[in-house]
Amino acid sequence: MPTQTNENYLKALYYLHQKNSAISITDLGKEMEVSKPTVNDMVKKMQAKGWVKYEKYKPLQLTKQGLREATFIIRKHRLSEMFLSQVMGFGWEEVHDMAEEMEHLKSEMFFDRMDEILGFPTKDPHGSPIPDKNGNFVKPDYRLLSQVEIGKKVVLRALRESSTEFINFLNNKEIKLGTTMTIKQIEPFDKSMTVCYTTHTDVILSHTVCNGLLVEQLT
Amino acid sequence: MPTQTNENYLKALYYLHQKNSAISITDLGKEMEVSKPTVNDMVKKMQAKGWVKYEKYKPLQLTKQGLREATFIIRKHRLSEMFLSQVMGFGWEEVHDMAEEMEHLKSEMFFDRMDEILGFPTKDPHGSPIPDKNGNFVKPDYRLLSQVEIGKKVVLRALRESSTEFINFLNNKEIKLGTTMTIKQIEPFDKSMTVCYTTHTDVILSHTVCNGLLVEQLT
DNA sequence: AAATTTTGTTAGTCTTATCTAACTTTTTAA
DNA sequence: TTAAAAAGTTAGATAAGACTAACAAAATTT
Ligand SMILES: [Mn+2]
Ligand SMILES: [Mn+2]
Ligand SMILES: [Mn+2]
Ligand SMILES: [Mn+2]
Repeated sequence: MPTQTNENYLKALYYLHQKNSAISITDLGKEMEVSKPTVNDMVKKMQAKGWVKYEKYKPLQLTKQGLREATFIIRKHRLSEMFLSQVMGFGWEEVHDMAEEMEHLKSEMFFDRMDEILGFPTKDPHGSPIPDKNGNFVKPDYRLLSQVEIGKKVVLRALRESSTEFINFLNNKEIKLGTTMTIKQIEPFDKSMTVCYTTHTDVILSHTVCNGLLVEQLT
Repeated sequence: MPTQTNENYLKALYYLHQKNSAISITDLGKEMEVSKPTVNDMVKKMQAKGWVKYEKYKPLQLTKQGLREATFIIRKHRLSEMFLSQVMGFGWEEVHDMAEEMEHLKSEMFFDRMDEILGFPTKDPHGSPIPDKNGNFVKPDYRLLSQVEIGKKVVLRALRESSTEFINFLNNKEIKLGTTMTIKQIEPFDKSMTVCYTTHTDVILSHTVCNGLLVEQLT
């Protein structure tokens, strides 16, 4: 049984693992907001528990077991977000922080009941896939809006970040999942994009914002 | 801010405080299932935080502040139980253990939304009062079934214990909140009671069971 | 190929929450 | 009113999770 802290490290490892194949102590320390010696200590303990592979000076790796544990925490997180938004009526900008706490609840029954009530959803309110009871899920490969060329048409499918601040920004701009956008222009200097969608014409989105939007390309 | 452990001590103090006016280190140790030195240490820390009054060799007391904190944890526990049973469809025998975890979630919004969805309930699934957002609630004074005399008629209003085991026993006997019972006989030897209710005649309930049932006396 | 910078490790400390063993104070019973 | 039992306290230890300071190894630059 991972402790609550262990669970947060596992989740962090999982996310780092998605990007960089090789995870450094420094990376994990930044993600967890702890010092390098703290990470160093922790990975030794987590190796002892079979979740991490650690060799002095070598990059960290999640073991199969560790990946499995991480997947179940992510399931609990995303089911919670979905329940909070669909059943309890919270906005997609409010649910992440609450789910961050709820994901550590131990009761399997609780999450399975949520799953059932929601009709076994496969996506959370931010478009991320929800692993099923066996830990399986499909990871659709959307691309970042920031990587799409001028003139293309895309649909927003998921967010890469679900902080309240980021989503409030999207709410203000009336951007939601499913919104179809056309890229009108890309400013070479700062990589900001001018896009059109629904009733909005020529909205400028910074590179930072475009980097947080996962889209499906239509043309 | 109390830690999760602090919260459990506060709750334990609250329950002991309801019975015995004077709470001993030993009592609290038993309730929390920790050793006396552990309690001794902890009460010093909790005094420093203003929740407990502690003087060497004297009985423990919850301060006004400590009582307030305890009340809010109990609010979260009971709202959770109510939500689990009314919205998520769990049985009254299943909810206590899940609520034991949920009561430590920090998000006020989450519990306030539950409260709203439930229509601001004043009783939990076991008949215990739910403190409102300001910590106020009325504690009706029911009596223990074990203290009622022969021939009297009573209605079950609340449970003094909400373990799955105890409630499964009640479920088997088809005893629920609102059940009206008549006391036919009391065995002097072991204080067991013979009671009649609904379609059941001459059901024998042990003193232990009668001690867990809070009733309103009708005659 | 050095020199420098970045990354990782060790050693030592802290806090919270727990324990056991030993001792002291208070309470209860003879 | 003393002896025994119960309750409470102190001292010392441990484990988890964190820190800083100091040092070592690896990677990058000159
Ligand atoms: Mn989230
Ligand atoms: Mn999400
Ligand atoms: Mn309960
Ligand atoms: Mn209850």
